[in-house]
Amino acid sequence: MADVARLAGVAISTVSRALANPGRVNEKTRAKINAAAKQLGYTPNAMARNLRVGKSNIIMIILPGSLYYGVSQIIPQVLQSINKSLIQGGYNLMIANLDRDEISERHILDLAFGGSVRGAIILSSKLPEVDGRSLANSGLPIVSMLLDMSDAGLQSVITNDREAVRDVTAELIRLGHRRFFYLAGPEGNYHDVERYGGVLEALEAAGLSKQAVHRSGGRLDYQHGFDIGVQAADDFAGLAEKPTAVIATSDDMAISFVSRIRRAGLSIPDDLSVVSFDGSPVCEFSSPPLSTIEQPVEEMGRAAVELLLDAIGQRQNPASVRTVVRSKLILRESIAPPKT
Amino acid sequence: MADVARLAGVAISTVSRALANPGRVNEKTRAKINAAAKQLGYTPNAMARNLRVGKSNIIMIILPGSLYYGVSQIIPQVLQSINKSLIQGGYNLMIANLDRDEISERHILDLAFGGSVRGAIILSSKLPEVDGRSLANSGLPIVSMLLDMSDAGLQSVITNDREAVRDVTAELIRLGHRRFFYLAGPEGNYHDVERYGGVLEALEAAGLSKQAVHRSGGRLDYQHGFDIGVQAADDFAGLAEKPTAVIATSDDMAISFVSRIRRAGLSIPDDLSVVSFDGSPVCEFSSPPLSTIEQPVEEMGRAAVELLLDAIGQRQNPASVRTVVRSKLILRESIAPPKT
DNA sequence: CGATTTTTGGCAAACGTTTGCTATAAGACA
DNA sequence: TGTCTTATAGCAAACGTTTGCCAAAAATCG
Repeated sequence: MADVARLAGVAISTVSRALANPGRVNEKTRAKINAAAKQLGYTPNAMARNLRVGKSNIIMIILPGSLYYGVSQIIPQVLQSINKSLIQGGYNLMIANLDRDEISERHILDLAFGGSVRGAIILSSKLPEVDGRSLANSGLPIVSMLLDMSDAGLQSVITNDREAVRDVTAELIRLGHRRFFYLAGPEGNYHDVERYGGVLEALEAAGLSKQAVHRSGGRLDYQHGFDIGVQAADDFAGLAEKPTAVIATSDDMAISFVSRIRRAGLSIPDDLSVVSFDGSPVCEFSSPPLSTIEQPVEEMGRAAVELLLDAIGQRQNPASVRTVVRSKLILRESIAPPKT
Repeated sequence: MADVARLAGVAISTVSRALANPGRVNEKTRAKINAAAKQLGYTPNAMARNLRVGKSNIIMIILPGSLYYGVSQIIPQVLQSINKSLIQGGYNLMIANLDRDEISERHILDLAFGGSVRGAIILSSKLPEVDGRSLANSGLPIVSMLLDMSDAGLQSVITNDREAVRDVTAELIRLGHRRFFYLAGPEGNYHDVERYGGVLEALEAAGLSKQAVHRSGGRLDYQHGFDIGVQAADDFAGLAEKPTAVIATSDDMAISFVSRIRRAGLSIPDDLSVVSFDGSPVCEFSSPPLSTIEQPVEEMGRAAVELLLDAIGQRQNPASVRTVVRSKLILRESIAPPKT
């Protein structure tokens, strides 16, 4: 920086002000300084800067290991959307894995408490906590995405899972379906609770009993999405009274389920209607093309970043701590009225 | 840190040595210091540390925007594998997007030259370069993954694309196939060149003419994998002499191609054998289950990190600058001898 | 117990910025 | 020409560590 100052014939403090602050320096000298910097190939040292101003420009995204595969269809989109928004705001994106081990938790906490990051977007229901340090009281702005953690006081950007599933179930009922097969995610998982709840609400609204839905799966996490579908197909085969409609809680499990069911000789949608969740592009090319509830991932990513940057900017937005982005039902050939 | 020192009853320099260096301090006092740190909830400031020692502990991964979707099946695995290896080595992973605009290039260069990152793993054939600054001469250790950039002097971790495609083509020839349909990636793309080359080599080895393969696609990048398959299906429909075997260069395009082809009334593998590339799990559940060449993503990620850390550690490894990880052909029902 | 080795204390400089302060210089204006 | 405004210079402290140095203390050993 001193070299740049010398070359531009200005003081070092002026260089600093020219490069960092917007208004403090005359446009002409700023141009001179930029030219000198370019000529010398000078790039300000980000770490020194961050140290001095006491804040980092890195945002970390906390992904539970199990998310990688299970929702593998949407993770790349999430990352791309978030990163794009962040860069526009001058921030960088760091990846933090949250597995079930203490090491990864400690690692995340080190990042948070070590001043490395400025904020976090979390896609896990579990906040890292070990040795008395907890992400919750790290002082970092945090926003949760996909999962509703407003109970824990976190801003949350979510979809209307429950409502969407309720609506699609209602639609199936309208088509004449009376017996359902629900492909569950991990027991207790937020999404699973919401989605199953949506099914039950629709049943109740139609005056149907809870017995109308058979719940399958729930022993594996989303990481094993395909396995869930395979096991569920076995489960289905063993049922005396066959359901006529299937509600799956991820595309992965729907795809493997359908594959196995068709191999067993059943036809979709003639024998069985299927609707799934996530909206991955591959659904369009399944056979038959799968109806699915599309998660508006990009929009959620943008919203999450916006909330986070607001929180960082201290522009307190005491408004709703829960941002709901509407998901979108995509109807394809996998749904039809039941054979009578 | 001063507080910790006071509480532990030691000097501040001792605390520093205890927390950072491995051997320099007695095990007993180290324990005392750790206890004090925990009690106070103290975490060393990473930025100050990095500034002082003049090196960051952040590795950036450079993903071209187009990779996100096209190879969406494998990106999450790449990230997970790399991140896992990095964390074990005490490093963090930062995401850098490389799009076709100058902004993203500048951003990456700022990271590289601003001392923010310690090394880079790049999955793009294009090295960011603007205003005379180039990633190539940033002094950063870089390793390329998926793409062979050893010509540009970069360590490269790649698969044996060409060989794998050659082998599978030879297998198709052995089964009796004589006319092929090749689903291309972007024209000039490294992978496409390699894979197409593999096809041609196999043809030549069998004494077949280049005319035996019809090349389709190549106008879109991998980002539009599904679209490629759709267009190729139209292309296929217009052919007078139908090929009997299809070689696709990504799972996405294979899946959409198969979907459209079957809709047109053709049966796989009776009318048409199909083999694709990537090895995404969904292939097993396509109808019919797709043969595919599996990219050993995790292994490549590990290898890339290992090379990078070696380079950082200055342990010059002047050995082969190209690391080839063998891909794996997974045979499923989508392949059969042609109907005669 | 003396000699030797190991460990720690204390000090201070350094990493590359930002930023508040005062003082000076340069323009603008009347 | 004098006054007011704006822009810059120059200085120095600060951010929170690490690390080399030397001396002091403690532990180990014969």
